[in-house]
Amino acid sequence: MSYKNVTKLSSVVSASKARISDTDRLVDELRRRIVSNQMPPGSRIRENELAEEFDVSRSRVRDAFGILEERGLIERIPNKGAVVMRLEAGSFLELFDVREVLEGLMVRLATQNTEPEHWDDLINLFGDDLAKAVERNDFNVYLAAIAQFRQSCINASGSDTLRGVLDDIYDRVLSMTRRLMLVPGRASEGFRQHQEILQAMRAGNAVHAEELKRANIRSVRKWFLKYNDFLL
Amino acid sequence: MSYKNVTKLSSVVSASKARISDTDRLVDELRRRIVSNQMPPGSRIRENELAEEFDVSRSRVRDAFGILEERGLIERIPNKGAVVMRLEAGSFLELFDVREVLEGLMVRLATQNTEPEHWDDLINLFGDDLAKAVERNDFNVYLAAIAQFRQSCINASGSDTLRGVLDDIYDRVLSMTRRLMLVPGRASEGFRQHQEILQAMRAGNAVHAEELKRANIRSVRKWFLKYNDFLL
DNA sequence: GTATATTATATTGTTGACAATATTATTAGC
DNA sequence: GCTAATAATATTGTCAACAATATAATATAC
Repeated sequence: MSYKNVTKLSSVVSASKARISDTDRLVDELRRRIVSNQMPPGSRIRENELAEEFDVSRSRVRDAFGILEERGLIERIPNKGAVVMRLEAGSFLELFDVREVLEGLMVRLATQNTEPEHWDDLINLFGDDLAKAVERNDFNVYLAAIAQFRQSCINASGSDTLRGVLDDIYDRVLSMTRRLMLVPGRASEGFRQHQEILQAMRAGNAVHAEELKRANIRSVRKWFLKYNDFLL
Repeated sequence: MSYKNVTKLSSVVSASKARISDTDRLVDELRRRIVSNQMPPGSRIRENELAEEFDVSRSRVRDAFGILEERGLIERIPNKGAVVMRLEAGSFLELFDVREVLEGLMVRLATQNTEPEHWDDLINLFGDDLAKAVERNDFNVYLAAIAQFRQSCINASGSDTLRGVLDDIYDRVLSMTRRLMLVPGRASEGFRQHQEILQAMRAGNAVHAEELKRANIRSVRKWFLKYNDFLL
């Protein structure tokens, strides 16, 4: 659970001192390697190697492992070691159900808690330039835009509790999103859906925006089911 | 995130050896003290004291603290120490929104994935005896029944992902439930609502059961708003 | 040559000692 | 007596050595 982030932020603000610990650095970097598939599922990760690479003591690595385990990114088997968590089709499908209700809620709260004009920036971001980027399969640009959308919505929702549970599943969602991006036609459909959602948010129609976001997740789920042989 | 539980379980099963580590014992006991208000929010908790009390090294206590921090039960301020996380009215309200969609999903999936007869035991549990217990304010019995309901639903949903996010917020939900139990009239209303939900589940009407469960949470929210001066 | 037992190596688990930091108590100055 | 500086104590943070366990390599029996 990532209340830690919130906590950290507030304590940093109050102390006016952005000290990042070795453990946090490790967690971030390992997280990055895992979700980018640089460390694919099942990879064995050794404490000593990482301690040497990052020039920290093994204790720091173990602390980082504890956090990654709690977040479900790695699996630790006592006295044997740590491996990157394996994701099966089943857990992907489960994830869609949870995402559907949570991201729907996110969009609804975000719409309710802001003035319509608040979304003009995002509507602009999801404009012609991004459409062209999607056309030429520039996935990184599109991924960044989606991340922006998500971040803005969570912030606007004003719910740290929701942020916490969404952060919890974020890494798994990201790895799935990256894969699905490759499926022909999925990216452009997702782009259009986000445009529609933003229109509903701009119109202040929270309930409709929620339903569109839920439909969006259900649509991703359908694509996943169709292509899961290639995706797993 | 409590995928750890799932992981532990499977590895235990495969190894046929239920070895509980010192760290796990510590986490469970501290969790219990926190949710039972034996360690109220804001309490300072010292590593040395606990290490001595449980006769373990300070490292084990620190590991436990790391897990509790990740779960949002305690807050650690660098070089200062750990305190039990404070809950304000705002975060309680946020929790209701998240609970509404997640527990609704839980009930829907549980209904979809089981035969109607599966719920006969629970319907029986939520019968006249429990009604009388609620009448005479026997809260522990009612709490146990609710926990049973929750557990059965999560199991029936078949989603470890859902289990994970629900476990994540469980401790905070429990502390709220315990407090609301004291509000006159709330317990008996909650009891009736659970009966209705179970009827819908018995009838195999997943969508209706979901809506009833969501209405149930909204109802709890209303009671909380009315009495929050006494509850916080 | 294969399978089993034994040894050697590598890896994780745990601890106590020490360092860094914060909190409390004491003193000095006015 | 009150405040500020200093010392003493308590608490958390970090590390490196050691123990326990698992894996790999070697030797032995048949």
